[in-house]
Amino acid sequence: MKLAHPQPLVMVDTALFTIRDECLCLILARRKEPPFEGLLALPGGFVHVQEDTDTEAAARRVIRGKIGFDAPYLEQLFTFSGAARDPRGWSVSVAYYALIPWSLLVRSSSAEVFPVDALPPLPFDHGQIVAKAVERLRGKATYSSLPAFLLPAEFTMNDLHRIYEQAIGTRLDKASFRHKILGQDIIEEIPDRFRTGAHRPAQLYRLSSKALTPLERKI
Amino acid sequence: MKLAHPQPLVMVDTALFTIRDECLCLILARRKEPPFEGLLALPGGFVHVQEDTDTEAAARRVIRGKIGFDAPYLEQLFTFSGAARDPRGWSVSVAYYALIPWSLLVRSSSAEVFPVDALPPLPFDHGQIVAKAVERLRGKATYSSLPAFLLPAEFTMNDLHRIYEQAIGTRLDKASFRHKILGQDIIEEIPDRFRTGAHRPAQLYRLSSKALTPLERKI
DNA sequence: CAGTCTTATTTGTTTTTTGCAAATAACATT
DNA sequence: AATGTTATTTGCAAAAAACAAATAAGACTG
Repeated sequence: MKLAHPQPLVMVDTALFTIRDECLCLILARRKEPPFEGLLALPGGFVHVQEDTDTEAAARRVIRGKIGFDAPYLEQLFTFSGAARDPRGWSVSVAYYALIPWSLLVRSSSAEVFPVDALPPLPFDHGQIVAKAVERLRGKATYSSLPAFLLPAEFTMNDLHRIYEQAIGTRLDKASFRHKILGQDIIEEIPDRFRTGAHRPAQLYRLSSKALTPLERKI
Repeated sequence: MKLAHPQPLVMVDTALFTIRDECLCLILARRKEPPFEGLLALPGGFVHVQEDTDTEAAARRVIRGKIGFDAPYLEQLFTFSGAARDPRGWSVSVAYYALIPWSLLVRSSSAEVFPVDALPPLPFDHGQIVAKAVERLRGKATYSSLPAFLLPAEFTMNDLHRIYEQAIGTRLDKASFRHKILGQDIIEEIPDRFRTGAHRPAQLYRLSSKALTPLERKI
């Protein structure tokens, strides 16, 4: 088929979040080819139309290439485009963000992890992509169970509380938080499982099947 | 530059909302060329890399071509992609949605307007795009001033109340709604301007500069 | 092994928000 | 002036959230 218009380049870029040492972090990749060879950047690559069923599949391929497994949570973020963002030409980058528990990453060797508030300068428009991803994460944290995907499969109420405060960036009342979360069925007790220590044992919870229902709210 | 990979087609599609006769509607365009020539579909087209600075500019161009002016509210919705969605080949469609007061459209001749719950069957994956756009609109209505963009520049509290109920699809208490909205500074009284009729005159309001701040809420 | 420390979880109490119903306001029309 | 119609306010009951503090349950220490 003859095309009426020259087509842009199409790629995907991914913002891979994790929480390490109480701190929201991103996984960056060192670029192996020009442009910006040798610099740290968001993991990404061109869409392979032979291989990828859609751009989300391309993002999954990129993520597997980087960390060796699929991210527990993956969502399309935004599509960035224009002539200026990539020196190779007019391009479209479909950006995704993913949440990955740190516990899954410790064994993964090649990952270079940086706190989101201490990132090196990023090439292309990756700074913008990161800004938008952080904004989305914070936004969704206030009305969904999203931050729970940054935790390992089993966690205590306090883990969850901390990670919400982390993600949102404000203090949340313990009692209210507990009440709200438990009222929404997004997590469930794991029967007879507790985390022990030099203190009262803490009930362990896991995400329930309703985990991705947005939290109820009214206008 | 030599490309390692064949590139997908890149287009934009737009879901143009308006409210006519108390009913949420979409503007559709009759396709002038294959594929699906003659059918009603979302207004859209290929990105023109010479002409468009980015995909949003392409969307604006498409919208201007359809209604003759820029939409008061335009937002990127989602990017749809894959080999199957368009018979011409592996394609990427960056979808946008826009809100347009009906009062601006009455003079615009060519627009064909259909209630969202009585649309004709749509080609490509436009059904999916519409579903996602409606979902986004309803979602944002519950925590932002978005629905106000479906109203003309001056409106009464009751207009706003009705359009929120319309957009969200549920009943909202008058007094609470009024209180909530006024507490958030998203609209402001127009001094000494009232809509009169066979009843007590109604204060006219307009969107304030803070209009797009999301409504406050807690977790 | 009693006392102490630490974190988990629950309980009150106060304050704020919401839901609901009804009263009151202000104008046009008859 | 009486009536109809929509706008706006008020009052109160119910629910939710914020705040502060008590109680629980283990580990650790001397």
